[in-house]
Parts: sequence; C-alpha cells; structure tokens
Amino acid sequence: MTTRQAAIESLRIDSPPVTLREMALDRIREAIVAGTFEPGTRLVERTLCDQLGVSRSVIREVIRHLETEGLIEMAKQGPIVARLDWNDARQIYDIRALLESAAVADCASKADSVTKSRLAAILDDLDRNAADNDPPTMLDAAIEFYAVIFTSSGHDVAWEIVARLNSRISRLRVMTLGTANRTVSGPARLREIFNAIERNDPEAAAAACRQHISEAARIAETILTSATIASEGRGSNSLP
Amino acid sequence: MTTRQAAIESLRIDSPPVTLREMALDRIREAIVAGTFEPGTRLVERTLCDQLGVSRSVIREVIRHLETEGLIEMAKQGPIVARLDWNDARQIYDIRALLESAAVADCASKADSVTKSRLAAILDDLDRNAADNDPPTMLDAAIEFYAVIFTSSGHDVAWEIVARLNSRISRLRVMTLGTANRTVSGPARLREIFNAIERNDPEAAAAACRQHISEAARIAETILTSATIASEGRGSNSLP
DNA sequence: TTCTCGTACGTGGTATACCATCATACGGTA
DNA sequence: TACCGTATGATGGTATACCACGTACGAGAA
Repeated sequence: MTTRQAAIESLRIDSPPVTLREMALDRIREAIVAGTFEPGTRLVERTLCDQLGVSRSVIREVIRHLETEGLIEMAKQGPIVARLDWNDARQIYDIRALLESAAVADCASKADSVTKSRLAAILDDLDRNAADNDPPTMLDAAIEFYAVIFTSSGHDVAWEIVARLNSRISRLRVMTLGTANRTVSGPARLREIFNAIERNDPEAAAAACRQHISEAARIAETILTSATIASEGRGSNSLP
Repeated sequence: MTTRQAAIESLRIDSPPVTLREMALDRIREAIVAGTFEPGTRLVERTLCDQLGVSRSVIREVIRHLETEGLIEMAKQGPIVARLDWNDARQIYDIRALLESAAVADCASKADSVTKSRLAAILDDLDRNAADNDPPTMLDAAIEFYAVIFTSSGHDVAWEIVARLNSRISRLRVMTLGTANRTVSGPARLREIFNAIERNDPEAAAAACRQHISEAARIAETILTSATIASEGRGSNSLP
C-alpha cells in the first residue's frame, strides 16, 4: 500500500513549467549580480533579445521584474543596471543588521537538532571551500546558511526582503567576505553565530550577527567611498 | 539672481512622460489595496485589457511588477490577487516594528524644526479628518506621517520596503486604525510618537512606535484568525 | 443512467509589426 | 567657417497575431 502510494507519488510531475521568461530572468539577474553587466550599463532591449534569443515581450517583462527588485533602474534613455552608492549600501547594511539579528536570535531560541545539523553541514562545506578562497562559492554558502536560519525560524517574508537586498550588494559582499583587513574573517563570524545557535543563546547569536554585518559594512564603506563601484569594472576575480 | 534661478527652475519640464503602463499599474494596485479586487480573485489578462482599455503587453508588464511587489501571486491557472494569512501578516508586523522603530528613533535624534512642523501639520489634518472617522483618509495621513519620518531621517530604502509591506496589509490597516477595541486609538499613538520626536527622545519614540504596531498586530490577529480576510468580501466602508 | 472520449473555447506564452520620440550626423546657407 | 535645419537611425511604448495547453461541456457508447 505504502509502496504503491510511493510509486504513484513518484509519478508526479511537478516540474515547474519553466518559461522562457523565468530562464531569462535568472540569466540576466545572474549577469548583473556577477558583474558581467556593470552598474550603469545600458540594457538595450533588442540587444538583449539577440543575446538571449528571445523576443522583446520576454525581455520587457523581465526588465519590469528586475526594476521592481531594484537591480535595474529606468533612466530617461532606457533601463540601466542600478548603480550603488554608499548611502544606499549603508541603509541596506542597517536593515540587514535589524532583520538578520532578529532572525538569528529567533532561530537560536527554537533551533532543534535537525536545523543545527543542517547549519553545521553548510559551514563544513564552507570551510572546505574556504581553502580555495573562491569568493563566489563562499558567498553561496553564506547565503544558504542564512536561508536556513530565516526559513527554519519562520521568517520567510524577511528572508525574501534580505535576499533581495543582498542581490543589490552582491558584488560588495564578494569583496568583503574574503578581504583580509577585517579582524575576523567572514566565515569565522558565521561559525560564531552557529555556536551561539547551537547552545540556544539568542543574545550571543544576535550580537555576533550584528558584529559580522557591521564589519562588512565598514569594509564596504572603504570600498565605496574611495572609488565608486560603478566606475571601476572589476570582476569578482579581481581580488588581490 | 535667486528669482532668476527660480524662474529657470520653474521652466523645467519634469512631467514624467506618464506611460500607459504606469497609469495601469496605479489603477490596478489601487483596486487591489482598496479591496475592489478581493484576495483570490483571478486577474484575467484579456478582461483587464477590456476594463482598462489597454493592450495585453501593458497588462502583462503590470502584472509582473505587482507580482514582484507581492500583491499578485501566480497560481497555476494564472495570476490572482495575493491572499493574506495570519502567518504572513504577523511577519509583516514584526518587520514593520523593527524598521519603523529604528527610523522613528533616528528621526527623533536628528529632527529639526522644519521636520517637526511638517509632522505636526499632518497630525493636525489627521485630527480634523478623524472627526469624520473615514478610515481610508486616516490611513493616507498615517502613511504620509511615516513617509516624512523615514525620508527625513535618511531611511528611504527602508521606507520603500515598509511601503510595499503596508500595501499588502492595507485592508487590515483600514480596519485596525479606526477600530474601537484598542486601548488607545491609532491617531493618538501617532501623536505620542510625534511628541517624543518633538522633544528629541529616541527611546520614547521607538517605544511608542512598537506599542502602536503591536496593538495593530493584535487587532489584525483577531480579524485574521476568526475569519480569513480572503473569504469575506467586505469593502473598506463596512466598518461597524 | 453513467462513464468516457472528443471537441471547442478560454488562457497564458511568445513573437512581431507599428509608432512616437530623441539623438546624431550631414548638408545647406549666411 | 559657423550655425541651423532636416533626415535617418536607434530605442522604447503599444498593439496584435499566433500557438500550445488545459479544462469543461456535450455526445455517444456500455
């Protein structure tokens, strides 16, 4: 009976009927957050049509989506990749500090063993990859780490907001995660947060989280105020 | 010189070349937040085309925008007005409490006389209209009150987030602002916040703000858990 | 009478055609 | 030679046509 039900369950096709629009959305978003399209770059609709091999209807709807996300802004001559100045970044780090510390504290209060083990697994992966010191990979792990924290503690609305904010500062994050001039490296801070969660200590977890973000913000400030990120076309691999 | 500059300034044509899409966006968004389109209602593209007198291209881009905003969700049979359950609303109130109390405290620390007078004017308007007890008007005033607080204290990113969240719970807010079973009415709480700002007392301002939101959340909970807002098609005028 | 199969219509996905506007470049004229 | 006007190309805004899919309703058979 159960095997039959399982067999029937396995028949299920829940492949989200992936539309051209969704694929194009992911592609373009990735290109923006990875820095392939630098801030200020004009996104000419017909050019994107050729590059992605889809029609303008698709491209336009994707642009509308990304515009609402804040990754694209409409200049008077058309859509461009959103620029990021320190004033915006500062506010984003402030909001992250509020939302993430709240989620982390909440997670620390109610984390059960399965959540803890999931977080531990992610951090172990992160440590393994930290040897290669590949910032994008480290960033993915950090994102997953926080995704578990937010969703397991019932903060999925906040997670959606934070994820969207993070995509706007993703290039900054790549630089801050691996940079050397912070007292404690980013992954180490994540481990501090995890330790506090593991012993169910909300206060310590929130404090570590705030510390982690304020350090990242300070590094971001030096990056953004010295030279605007829009002007220098450094890719994610250009770290010293 | 200054008059000449002013004259030159006044020559400026910054009329946003209002596109059909923007007008349609505003119309549909208003219809949703006002409850004309109830949660769960199917938004059939061609029907909206007829109702607004525009083409499907426009409607589809608007739907994409509102979907990203969270006002519309895509069911498998097409877009529907997003439903709101208590789990989402609770998170939204939590996030508001964090962001608004932070902004209010910041505003209280650095509010100057012009900001204070702007806030006072809004509250005076609100008091005048409170006599009519017209919830939508009161809600507009409350929105403007917070808009001044956020933008004057340099929290415009957070304001964008809060505004978007608020549009998702606008129908709840209409009900909670005027409802009688709260210890202190919503407008009175706003005045408490204002008083704290006027004497530049961040702590008191933040406390009043948190109090205001937690009261609203409690009322919202009784509304949402007794009967889902999706099922009952009460307009904004159905207050007792 | 009931179950099943087929067809027709409605819906969303995609592509394309057309138009208004703006910027730029080229040529003519003072 | 310098300046102005026009023409052309590019770009975004809008409308429409076409297609695939899914659902619902009706007809026919058991």
